[in-house]
Amino acid sequence: MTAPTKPPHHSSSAAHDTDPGDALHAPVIDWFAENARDLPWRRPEAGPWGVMVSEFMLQQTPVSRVLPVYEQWLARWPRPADLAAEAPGEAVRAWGRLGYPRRALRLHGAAAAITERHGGDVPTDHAHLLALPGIGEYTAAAVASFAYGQRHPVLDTNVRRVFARAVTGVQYPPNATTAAERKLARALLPDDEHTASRWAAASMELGALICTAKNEGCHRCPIAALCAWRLAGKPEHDGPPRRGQTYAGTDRQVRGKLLAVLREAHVPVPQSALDRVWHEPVQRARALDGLVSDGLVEPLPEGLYRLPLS
DNA sequence: AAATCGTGGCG
DNA sequence: TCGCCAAGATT
Repeated sequence: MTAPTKPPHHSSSAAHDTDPGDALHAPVIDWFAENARDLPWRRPEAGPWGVMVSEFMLQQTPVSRVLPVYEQWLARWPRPADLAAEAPGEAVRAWGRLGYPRRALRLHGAAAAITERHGGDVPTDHAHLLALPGIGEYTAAAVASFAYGQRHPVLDTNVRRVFARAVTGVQYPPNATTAAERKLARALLPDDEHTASRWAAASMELGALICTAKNEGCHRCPIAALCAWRLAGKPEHDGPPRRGQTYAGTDRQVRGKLLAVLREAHVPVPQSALDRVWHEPVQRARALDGLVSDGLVEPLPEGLYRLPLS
């Protein structure tokens, strides 16, 4: 913590009695002021609901693919109550090919909960946000910070990578978020609420645009001069291999093909139409069962299927 | 707590 | 071609 007698003009004399984030905040926030992307959910007219919708869509999905769907979604359902009034299957259909369609179902469920429990307004309270379906620690903090200007550590994959490099001095953060990372994020959070929310957005943007996984942006980085990883000579990641994702041949791929058929269909689809998407009957049946138990598909009598009406 | 859950772009 | 990657949540 800051020594009470620290002379204000001798900050370089004793780094240990200075807030560890002080040297990072200003350059990153200033960089953000100049380089932030003009994204629709950052515009004032987006409102808390726009921010929330964007956060759901951006979970594991690139900005470029979210943009068109976001625009359609907000035009069709400008308020939570508008979405809540629709069948959940319509949310799944409008989700299109963003991936992880359970997010569409959860966003619909969150809209319903907001309509019922919060008078149709996206809650401002972090705990209330966290209680909504599809909202975890990251999204609750992001909505509270971006939509309402509150002070929360916003620890997404971009911020974790920035911290891993700039502060910890390693190439990549751990596979799963650790207590040490949360502690660091709290320690680096500016005291002032407004500064904290700017810091959250700015550190995320830095990870998204400059300090990327592939890492080709150090020459444009506002904190390159004090980046622990760069100063250490940018050592390659060692230790266990980073968790990869498999997809080809998995149930996920089959689920995707099944749901694609149902999204396109506006009348119930017979089993035979679904059978055509995958040759192997056991895996095909398992995938369809999974979709049904997830609530993404509604089975009807006589072997018909459709997106859920309720 | 490790596994699961989509999709497409890029080198 | 194929592995890596992209604003996580849930169980």
